Amino acid sequence: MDTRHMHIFMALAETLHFGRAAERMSMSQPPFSRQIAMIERMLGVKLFERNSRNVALTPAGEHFMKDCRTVLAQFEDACRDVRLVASGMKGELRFGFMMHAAHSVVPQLVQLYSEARPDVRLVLDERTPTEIDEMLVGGTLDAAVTFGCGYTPHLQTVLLTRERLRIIMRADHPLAGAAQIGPAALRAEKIIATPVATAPALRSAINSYFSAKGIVPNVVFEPRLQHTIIQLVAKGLGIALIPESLCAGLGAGLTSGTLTDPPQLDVVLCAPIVSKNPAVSTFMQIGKAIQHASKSI
Amino acid sequence: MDTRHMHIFMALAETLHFGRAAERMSMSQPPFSRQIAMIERMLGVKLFERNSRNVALTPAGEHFMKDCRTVLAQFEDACRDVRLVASGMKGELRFGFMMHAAHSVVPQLVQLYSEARPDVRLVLDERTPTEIDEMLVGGTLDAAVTFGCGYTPHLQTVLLTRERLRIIMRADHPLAGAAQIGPAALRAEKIIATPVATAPALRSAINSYFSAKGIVPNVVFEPRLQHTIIQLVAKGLGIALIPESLCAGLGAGLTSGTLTDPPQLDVVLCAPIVSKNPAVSTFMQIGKAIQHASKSI
DNA sequence: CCATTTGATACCTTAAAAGTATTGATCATG
DNA sequence: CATGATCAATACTTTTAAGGTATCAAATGG
Repeated sequence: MDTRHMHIFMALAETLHFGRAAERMSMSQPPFSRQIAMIERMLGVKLFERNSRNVALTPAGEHFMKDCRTVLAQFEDACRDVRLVASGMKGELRFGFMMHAAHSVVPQLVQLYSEARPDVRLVLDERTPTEIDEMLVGGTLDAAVTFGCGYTPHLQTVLLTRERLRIIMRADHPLAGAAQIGPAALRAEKIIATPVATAPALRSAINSYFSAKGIVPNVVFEPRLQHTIIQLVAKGLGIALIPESLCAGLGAGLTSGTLTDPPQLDVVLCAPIVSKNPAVSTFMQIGKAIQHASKSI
Repeated sequence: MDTRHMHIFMALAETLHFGRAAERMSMSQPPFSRQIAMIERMLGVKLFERNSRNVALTPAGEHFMKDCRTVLAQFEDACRDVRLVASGMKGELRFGFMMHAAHSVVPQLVQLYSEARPDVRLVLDERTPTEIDEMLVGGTLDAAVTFGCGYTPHLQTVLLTRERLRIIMRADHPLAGAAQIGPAALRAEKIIATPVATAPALRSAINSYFSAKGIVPNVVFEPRLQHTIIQLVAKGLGIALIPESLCAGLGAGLTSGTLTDPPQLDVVLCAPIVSKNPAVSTFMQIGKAIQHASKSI
């Protein structure tokens, strides 16, 4: 028994006429008649009551007709869907990003991609930059937004935006309201910074900002998440350099300031150069479209 | 593309080894290899990455594997279900009955049948005896409980029970509390009776009861439903002869009495002698079991 | 009663599936 | 590094199943 037999059965079930059903199946009536007999033999069930002038479905035939419709439709869907998946039009894409990137380019990227590929399920996974690197290499992420960090031999990257760091402090801090703040002004401050292990590029940018003026920052706390850094600053436990995109939504009692010659970090979209996931190429193209849009402003 | 191809694909998807997959399909490896190539060509999709030593599913192949599992399972279910329907183990049975029969044999019949055939959906349809006769003949009911009514050429019947008629009246009626009531005592009473068109057997039994003593009953109302008859009696608009099974649940203010030599009616289960619905035969067998059980008491 | 239509059967032809032999690629072992 | 074993793909041949034609028997309408 096979779907071809179901098609044959359906042709007769819908026409109740051997000759017309055979025509519908592009075959002559005698082999069609034999096929019907064979289907009934294979199932061990009488599907049609018939004589030389009348054909009618049995109750079992009526029931089988409903099931066949469903099975044949699902069969066609399976064949169509595998083609859609192969072409990247359908499937799943595991997308990682730094938490704070959700405040900048990630929503736009997600929106544009979801509109372009409504049948691809985006699996959103907030991760630290270090985790992102590991998961991209390990094949547990298909693409990700992270800080650009130099040489990436088997990853393709698209520069989405560049992001400056700003200094944040409590609103009652002596430096609050200063027009520009340089490293020298921060010499004596307690600094709260993300650890190297969590975000090497970010921490490296902070370190470089100070060391360029021969200053060693007094880092007193190194929590993993930017969110935690902001909370500790709110408690008056120090000040911090954080990505600009996080500064738009600071709570009451907090303020941010402009750094002199602020460090800048590349925010890039990464994916393996060779990906097994057909959905990734369109995702990267949309990243490139965002890149081009930001360049032309 | 056919389910046979899906089976071939699944064999390789599950083993990731051409030789073992070919064995599983009871064929040699070269034609198996050709079949896989043909499936990929038919779909226009690469399902496996492979060389002479390794076989792996592509993402499209992974997706197709899930869909194939579903389609093949549904295909088998369809073939199994048509056999179950053909054998009466599954399907639908349209069952009609007189409203008041829900107070007597119908619940038992429904319970026993549902236990015996849990996958057959009983469609319960309350109908008057005349409607039942028409629908059984017209093929819109598969079986029914009604009054026995003599010669039924193309119906098979099973006697389920015999039911006496009782007289009902308001509790403040002069005849309330009488030990036995004969036709003569009812000569002057306003009688409320079911019409011939609705229940010929019932009305004939009522007419016969009076005419056996040469009395013409004074029928003042002829509503179709027993429920309505009971309500009119409650309003004091007359008295009525109704089936005994309806008397157990009379409302406050109503009472029933025993008739002298009360008329009795057969309550039968009917179905066409030749039914296209395979589920009917078991239903009739359960009717016979109820018949035998009531005879042995 | 006869002609026409229709489903089933008998016989034959064609197409597709499967088998065998072999080749080329890959990997493990010495 | 060479060799042998294993494995997927290809070439050629055989077998099997599907389909076509001719015909028959049954049913129906005129």
